[in-house]
Amino acid sequence: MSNSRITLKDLARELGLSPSTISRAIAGHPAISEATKNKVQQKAEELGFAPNTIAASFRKKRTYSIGVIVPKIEVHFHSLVISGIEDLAYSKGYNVTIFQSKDSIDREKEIAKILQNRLVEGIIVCISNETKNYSHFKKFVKLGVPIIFYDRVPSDFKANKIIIDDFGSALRATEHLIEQGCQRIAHIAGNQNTTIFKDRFEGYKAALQSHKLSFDPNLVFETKNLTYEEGAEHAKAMIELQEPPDGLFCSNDYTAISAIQVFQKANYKIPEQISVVGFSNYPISRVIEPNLTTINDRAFQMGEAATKLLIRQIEDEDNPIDFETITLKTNLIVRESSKRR
Amino acid sequence: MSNSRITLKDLARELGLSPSTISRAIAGHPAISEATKNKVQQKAEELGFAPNTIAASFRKKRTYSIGVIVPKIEVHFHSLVISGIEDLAYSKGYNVTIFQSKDSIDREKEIAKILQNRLVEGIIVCISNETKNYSHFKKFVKLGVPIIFYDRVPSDFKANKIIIDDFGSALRATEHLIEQGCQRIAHIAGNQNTTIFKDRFEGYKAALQSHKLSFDPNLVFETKNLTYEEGAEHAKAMIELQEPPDGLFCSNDYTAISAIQVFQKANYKIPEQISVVGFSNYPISRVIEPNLTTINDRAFQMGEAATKLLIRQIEDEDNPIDFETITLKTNLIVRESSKRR
DNA sequence: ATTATTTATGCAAACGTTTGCATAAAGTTA
DNA sequence: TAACTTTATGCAAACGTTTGCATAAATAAT
Repeated sequence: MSNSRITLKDLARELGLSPSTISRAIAGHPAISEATKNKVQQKAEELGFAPNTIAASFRKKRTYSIGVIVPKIEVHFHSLVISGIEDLAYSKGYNVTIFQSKDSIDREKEIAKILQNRLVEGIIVCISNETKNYSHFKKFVKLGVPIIFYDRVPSDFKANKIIIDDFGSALRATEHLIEQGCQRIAHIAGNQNTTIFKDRFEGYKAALQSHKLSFDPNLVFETKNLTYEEGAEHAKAMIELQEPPDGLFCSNDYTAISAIQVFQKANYKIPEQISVVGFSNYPISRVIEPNLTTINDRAFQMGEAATKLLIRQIEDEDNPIDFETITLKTNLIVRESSKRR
Repeated sequence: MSNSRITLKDLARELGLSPSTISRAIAGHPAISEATKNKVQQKAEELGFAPNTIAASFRKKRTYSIGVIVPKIEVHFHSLVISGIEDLAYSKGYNVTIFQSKDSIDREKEIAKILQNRLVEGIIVCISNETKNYSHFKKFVKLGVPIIFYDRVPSDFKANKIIIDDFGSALRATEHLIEQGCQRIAHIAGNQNTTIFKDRFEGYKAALQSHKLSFDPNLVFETKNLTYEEGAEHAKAMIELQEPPDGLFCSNDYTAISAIQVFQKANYKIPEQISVVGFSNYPISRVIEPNLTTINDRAFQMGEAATKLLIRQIEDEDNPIDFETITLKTNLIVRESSKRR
């Protein structure tokens, strides 16, 4: 690599001090005089000294590093979570390394391995769509590395978890459509192998049931990845039904937005003929016409809460006995896409 | 940290071999017998051995790690670049750590410091909006750490750079509008302190000039961050003009999309009354009605090209004498938002 | 001036893994 | 069987920084 990297020893030689004094001076240790500290600081800057964190981490057996694994960095929800994590972690002296699994368990396993070998002090994970088996995360437990799951969490894994109430949020969203007078409500669902999307489907069904609206399986459209394309495709199928729906609850904003485009192109009035509710409050939900009603799922706060818990776990050296699942409150943001009354 | 982490020495003790043999066996060294390799592999798995990459990196003075600094991970362009980087880097045995500056030079400096101290082997950077001074990157040069800039690149910094032809792309986009019969073309520009957005503005102007259309400063709207909100605000101002434009070229797809929403809400027909062209081919450009004409800026290929160059620089131990600036070709994707003829 | 206390620094070992060189053991050839 | 060659492993040192303990030097108290 570099033959010109300045070490503590170089500084020590230049100043006629020992490396241990240099180390303590740079760390601001009380046992070193202010005069020496200033002298060291100056020479360090003069020579362009960059401390070798690898060597220090090796000696201290600490990296002050948190690993974050998200399914896709591009998704607004996850990028907000990351922001929440970063802001709190940096303020507590930890740095954050971000990885994306791209919803592939193979990638997730690879990332887990990298993080284990790099001695991160804890990890925050939203598991991939494909993840059914958690042995790659169990290794962190074995190594004494704290792990926090958020959003998509494994049910049979003892760890702290931060979630939102997917069931209750979907219930609220669907009830809102019912309150607006919708009688035939369709649902664009996420992959039913993923718990959070299953819960949203259950909440949708529960709302229908509790308001004595009949459940019609022909009004439910499952997607693989909740993409724009899938939303458009299902919206087309919906309006071809003998009796099209007058309301639509979508498991994310992407599918809601593309459904709206399809409906409008087919000359359906939104919300007069079909009311639409999305999920996750993506920035674009405030832009498209009509502005989209959606569930605000508190991504930033989720990141903060996960980080707070993780840092507590890192600095509390005992193995935790109890784990908690924190459920954050969501709220429905009502905009024009669903407002009939 | 963990008192239960298995080391090479533990394996050595268990197998009655030396740590150096264990190390060589795990690394698949030819001097170690297959029998010994298998025995070591088995015991390593049995005991849940995770190698200490920190210790190895320290000894080897190599991290096999590439640092990536982007302005915002959420922006589709950058997340595509990251994908291009990740795919190639992983296949070459490097891992990638991602950081976002959030368009803050202070954050960027902090990240640079972290990366320097962590002995990354190279970095790929898209500089923040605020970056005018490059001393924090010059330190990488001094330390012999290769640096590649992409997209937003400093003009007075000797390094390899990967860019697109912003001028030529904007020229092409504006010409397309002219070919479609537009006579009064507006432009939503990015922050003019950022070279790429300045170049796009220049390309817009050059197209007008070469087709003998007069340049009207009232048809140019500068934004700070090219957000949806800014796009909407400027679109409103545009249609309040005494003589509204009949064409619009936007420096990104977000502002193009929000302008379209505003125009449609005000009952303007797209593209009949106002034709719109965006930039960057965000996924949503294929979704909104009408589908958006846009410049495809080859983000994934940009990531790949940067990584290829970087790895070459890392593995070629001589200090490079010549630097190149690679310019990737963009193409115009014509969709309904601009198609009059 | 002497003794006691405080301040400031240095020595040496540790951290887990890797690698050059040495050498013991095993296999092959004369 | 002896000599030569090849295979397989071990020893020891290195990597840059940190930290417990020791001690020299400076300062304060008697």
